[in-house]
Amino acid sequence: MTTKRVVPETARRRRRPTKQGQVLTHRLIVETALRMLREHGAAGLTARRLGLALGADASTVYRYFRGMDDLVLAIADEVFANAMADWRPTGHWRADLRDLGLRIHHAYLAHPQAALLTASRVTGRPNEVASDETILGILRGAGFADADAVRIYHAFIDQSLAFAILDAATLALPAPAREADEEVWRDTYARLPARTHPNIAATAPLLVARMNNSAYPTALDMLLSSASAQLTT
Amino acid sequence: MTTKRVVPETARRRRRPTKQGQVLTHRLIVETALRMLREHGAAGLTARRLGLALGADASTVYRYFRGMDDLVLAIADEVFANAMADWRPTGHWRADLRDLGLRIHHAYLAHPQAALLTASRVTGRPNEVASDETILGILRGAGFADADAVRIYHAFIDQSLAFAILDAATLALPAPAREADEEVWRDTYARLPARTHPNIAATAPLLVARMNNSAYPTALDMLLSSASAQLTT
DNA sequence: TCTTCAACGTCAATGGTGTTGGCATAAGGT
DNA sequence: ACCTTATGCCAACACCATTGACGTTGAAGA
Repeated sequence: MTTKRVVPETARRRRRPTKQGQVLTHRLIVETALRMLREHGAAGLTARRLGLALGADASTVYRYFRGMDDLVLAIADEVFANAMADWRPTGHWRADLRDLGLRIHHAYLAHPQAALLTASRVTGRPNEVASDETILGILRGAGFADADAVRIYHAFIDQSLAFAILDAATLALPAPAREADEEVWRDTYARLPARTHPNIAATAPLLVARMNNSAYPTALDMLLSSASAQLTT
Repeated sequence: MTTKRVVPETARRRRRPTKQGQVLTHRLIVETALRMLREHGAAGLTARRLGLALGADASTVYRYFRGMDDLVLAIADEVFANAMADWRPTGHWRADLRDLGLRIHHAYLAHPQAALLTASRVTGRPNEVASDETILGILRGAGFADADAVRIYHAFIDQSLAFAILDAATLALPAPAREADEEVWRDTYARLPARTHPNIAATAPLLVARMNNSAYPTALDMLLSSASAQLTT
């Protein structure tokens, strides 16, 4: 297992222009790749074509990313970071979680191909993805402790799905009305395990499978109680 | 556009054994492919490896299927057909739809990789798939007219998702309580457009997008009223 | 039983893919 | 001015899906 040398993303770099005069950066590559993804679809994004679009060689991409999988993850992170750029947590955890969920939801709604790519290409499984770094970084930057950040992250993925399904029309679900609900929510967060987080693009059946497999014993209750609050007011 | 010659699936075929003595059939190939998919994941299913597993050459697969995409669709159909093998409609459309939805749900729950493959590989988009033939065939066999079959199919895809989300714990959602609900359902079926059906493995955000884009004006209402019936009884 | 002929398994080749190691050169630091 | 490192480029490799030619084989017609 040789650790491969990759161009670091330092501030002071020895920038050398490509043959066509481009100066490559991580950002530029990711943005170009994202554009290709949007314009030509998932199958249109290949190392060779990306190099061509950058005015460089295909192998040059490998100076910046360890492989196409790394690049795809970077794309997902880019999408994510853009969605979070202007996020300012209010300190009210419930409102903050809801805001986060909606942002994720919108980000992947704008770039479904990125989500699909991540799911199928990188892991080969539909319910895993690997960009914890970016997300946890954001949460830490917002002042959350590490352990809390992980649990919060898991929680708001679920919230995002719940909102997406139950609150499609207005994307504005009112907060749970009763104090008892808040109790349930807190309890739920406390139980969430610290394992590889699910992809937000997971299929609905898989979400159900996870719920059924006892990892999230109260997730469904949470979902249904939210619906209840929505419907009875 | 040359029409490619492919081995037909006739009863009387000139069966010739492969080098290792295997006699190839469509079924055998699909079943082998499905097993490879389960055991080695989506990336492990290639034409070469499939040929090897069959004791034949990679190109032999192309005698039976027009390409890997065709094969993947055949796999999806196989999964689907298995799920539907013992389906006997009762004639009560509401109960039948619910049954169908659950069967689809379970089929793709058992083989998420097949769904993912179909979505990413064949169409490059997450919300399309192309195995209408099999599904419509089943519905026709159950006595539905063509136009009805298409609408019913679209409808029960949505139903399957709705059940999957709202009815995860018991997989047994009671029928809507009031007559008014039934009216809404009937109306919904009547409005469903006859276009390429959505993949059941569509991501939740994409489902929402479809709902928001006015193609399904009453789908959300349908969903929520079901939840309401569930919660108030 | 013999001939014929299409079915169909196999071989070889093509162009595309991700990926890597070596080489040359430009950019900094000293 | 030198020297080291970063980093773009070239050539090559293994694997992929796909195709066309080739030859064998089994079944049908006589």
